[in-house]
Amino acid sequence: MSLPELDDFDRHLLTRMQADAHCKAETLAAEIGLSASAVQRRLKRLRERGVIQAEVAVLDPAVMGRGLTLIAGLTIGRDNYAALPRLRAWLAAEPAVQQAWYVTGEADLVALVLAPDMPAYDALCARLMAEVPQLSRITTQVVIEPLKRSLALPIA
Amino acid sequence: MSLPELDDFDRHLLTRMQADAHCKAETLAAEIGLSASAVQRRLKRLRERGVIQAEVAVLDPAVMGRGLTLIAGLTIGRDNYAALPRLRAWLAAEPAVQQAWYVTGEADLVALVLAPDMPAYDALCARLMAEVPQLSRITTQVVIEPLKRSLALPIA
DNA sequence: GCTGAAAGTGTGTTAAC
DNA sequence: GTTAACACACTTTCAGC
Repeated sequence: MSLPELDDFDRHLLTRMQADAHCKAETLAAEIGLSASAVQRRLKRLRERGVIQAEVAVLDPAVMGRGLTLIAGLTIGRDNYAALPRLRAWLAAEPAVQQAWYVTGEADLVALVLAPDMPAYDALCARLMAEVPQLSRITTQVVIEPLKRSLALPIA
Repeated sequence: MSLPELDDFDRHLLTRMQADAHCKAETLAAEIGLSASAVQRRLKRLRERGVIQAEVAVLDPAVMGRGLTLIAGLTIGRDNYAALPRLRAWLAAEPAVQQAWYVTGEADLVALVLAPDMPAYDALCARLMAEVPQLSRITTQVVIEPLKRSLALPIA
């Protein structure tokens, strides 16, 4: 994949689109000093090039009954490292796992889990431990309060 | 805030909108078996009620020069707990911090950081330690590979 | 209440410049 | 990149369920 060059207009557009992808091209155009047509053409190009990977709706977790957030560190025993693909697949398939990272550090994998409440999280862990027995440890950090929730990237 | 009741149509819409908020109402209508008008009306209501909090563009981190992801556990000494608001404000204001959670567990706060490379992350940590001296420890997990990246919630 | 269809409005798209 | 003509999507209205 070639790295597309972005000018200041693109950067302004991307900054704005990361905050609100629903707004009209005319609004964006007025803000960055461009015509609406130019804005749409640029947006189309950014989408086609894959700079804009998707536009998604962000929902209120409380309304959806997922008021509890947990950060789980997953550790596989040294002897069971072959089970890693299996664990990754499990995380990928589980809807309650919103995000997951394969890391180096204290744990092997870190997962961001959204649950209705603690019993539900307990049940999830039990299921995980049962279905991936090679998993040796789950260390959980309970989120008291989410401070920042976004997928936005800093724009240089 | 009253919890809005959602029917099956709403749930289908939300599921679809979490994956792609750019698609046309007519497309959604055909998929869930409703007229385009009804879909638009429902979407408007879901936005007004705050069920849909935002629609945002998701960018490619590689293209934006943020290929490195890190998970930082931040610990404040027992004596310096009054510095917590200051630390929270710092994280909120720092663009490289994409997500942050106030947690109970090994650390006091967990931050998801996006950096161009390790030197940049080092510089960020140095700046943080300098500007919030009450911070006693930063434990970093380096992300080898992101497995899942989304803000989508499971729809019951 | 909510839906579906048609009319009306505004936006996204395309072509010429 | 801008402007203008065009096509299409969204909005509103209204009748009906």
